[in-house]
Amino acid sequence: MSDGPVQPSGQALLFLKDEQLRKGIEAMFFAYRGFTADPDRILDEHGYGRAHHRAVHFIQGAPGTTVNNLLLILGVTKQSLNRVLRRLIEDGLVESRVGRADKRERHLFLTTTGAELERALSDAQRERMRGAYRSAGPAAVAGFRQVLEAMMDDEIRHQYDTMRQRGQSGGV
Amino acid sequence: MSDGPVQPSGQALLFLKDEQLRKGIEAMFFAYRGFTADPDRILDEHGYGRAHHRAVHFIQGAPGTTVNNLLLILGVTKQSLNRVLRRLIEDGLVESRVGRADKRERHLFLTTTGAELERALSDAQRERMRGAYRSAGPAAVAGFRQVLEAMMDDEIRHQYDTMRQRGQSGGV
DNA sequence: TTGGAATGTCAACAAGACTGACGTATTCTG
DNA sequence: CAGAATACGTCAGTCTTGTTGACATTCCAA
Repeated sequence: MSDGPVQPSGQALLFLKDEQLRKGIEAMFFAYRGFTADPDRILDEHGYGRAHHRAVHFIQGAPGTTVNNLLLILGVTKQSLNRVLRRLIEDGLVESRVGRADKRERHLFLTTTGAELERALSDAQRERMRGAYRSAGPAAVAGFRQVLEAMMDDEIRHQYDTMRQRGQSGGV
Repeated sequence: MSDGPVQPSGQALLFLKDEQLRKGIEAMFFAYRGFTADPDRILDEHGYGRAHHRAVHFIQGAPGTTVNNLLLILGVTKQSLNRVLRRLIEDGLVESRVGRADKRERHLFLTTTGAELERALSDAQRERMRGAYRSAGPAAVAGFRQVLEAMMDDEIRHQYDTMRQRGQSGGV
C-alpha cells in the first residue's frame, strides 16, 4: 500500500502493460474454470446445471427473495429463470410462497433438501476458495477482492455492495 | 509475504471465514460477468459467441498452434471446437495450414480480418482490465494474480505457466 | 503392412440462454 | 371505479455451445 511509483514511466506501471493485462485475462479465464469445476461435478450427479447452482446460491443468501429480485441479480430472462425454478420446485428443493403484503409476488425459500444441496455445492466451492486464499495469504486476498470489485459493471457493483450488508427481510 | 499471523485464532484468519469466502465467491461471479461483458457486445454485432472469442484469442497468442493444442487449452470436445473453427475459416478469419512436418496436423493462423476482430475484442477486454488494475494499484494486482493462480486446477495451471513464457514455434 | 494417432464429418441430443406473445391475478393511479 | 401497470407463469420457437457415438481419411511408425 505504501510503495508508490519510484519512476513513473518505468517499472512502476509494468502491471498496466498490454502483456501483463493479457496474462491477467488468461488467468481470469483459467481461474474461473477452476472456480466452477467442483460444483459442476456435484451438479452433474444430480442432473442439474450451473443455472440451478446460481438460483439456490442466491436464495440461500437472501431467503424470501422474490422472483423479480432474482431476475435482476442473475441477469437472465424470466423464461430462463422460470425453467430452472420450476424444476427446483417440482423436485422439492425450493418453496415458493405467495406474498403477504403483495399477493402478486412469490417469495422463494430453500427446503431442507434444497439447503442440503446448496451446502454441498457451497462447501466444495468454498474449499477451493479457502485453499487459494490460504496459499496466497491475507494481503493477496485483499488485493484480489479490490481488483474483482473494480472489474464489475457499475450497476452490478451497486447490487453487490448492497447485498453485502443485508439484513434481509425474510418476510413472507 | 512476511506478515505471519500474529494471533492464529483471531483476526489474522478472518479472510478464511465462511462469510468472507462467500463474499469472494460472489465477487468472482459478478466480476466474471463484467470481464466478459464488453467482448460479448462486440461478438454479438458479428454474430459470434464466446467460443469464437476464445478460439481467436488463443490463436492470436500462439500462431501456428494445432487443433489438438487448442483442444487441450480450451477443454472442449473436438466436435465442439470444430464447429466454431469451421465457421471462422469459412468467414475468412482463420487460416488452417496443413502441417509440414506432420501433414495430419493443421496449424491455425489469424488472417488480417481475424486479427482485426481479435484486436477489437482484446482492446475492449484489456481496457476493462486496465481500469480495474489502475484503480486497485500494483500491490492489489499482485495479490489478484496470486489468488487466481492458486484457484486453477493443477493441470491447467501447468499449461498456463508454460504458456506464459512461450517463444512459440509459429512453424507451418 | 498393419495398427494407431490426428483430424474431420455426420447425426442426434440437451442445457441454457434468447425473443415474442399471451393469460391471469393483483395493485396502483387518475 | 376503470384502466394502466406490475409480477408471475407459460407456450412456442430459435440459437449457441456443449455432449456422444459412429465412421472415413490420412499419415506415421513399428
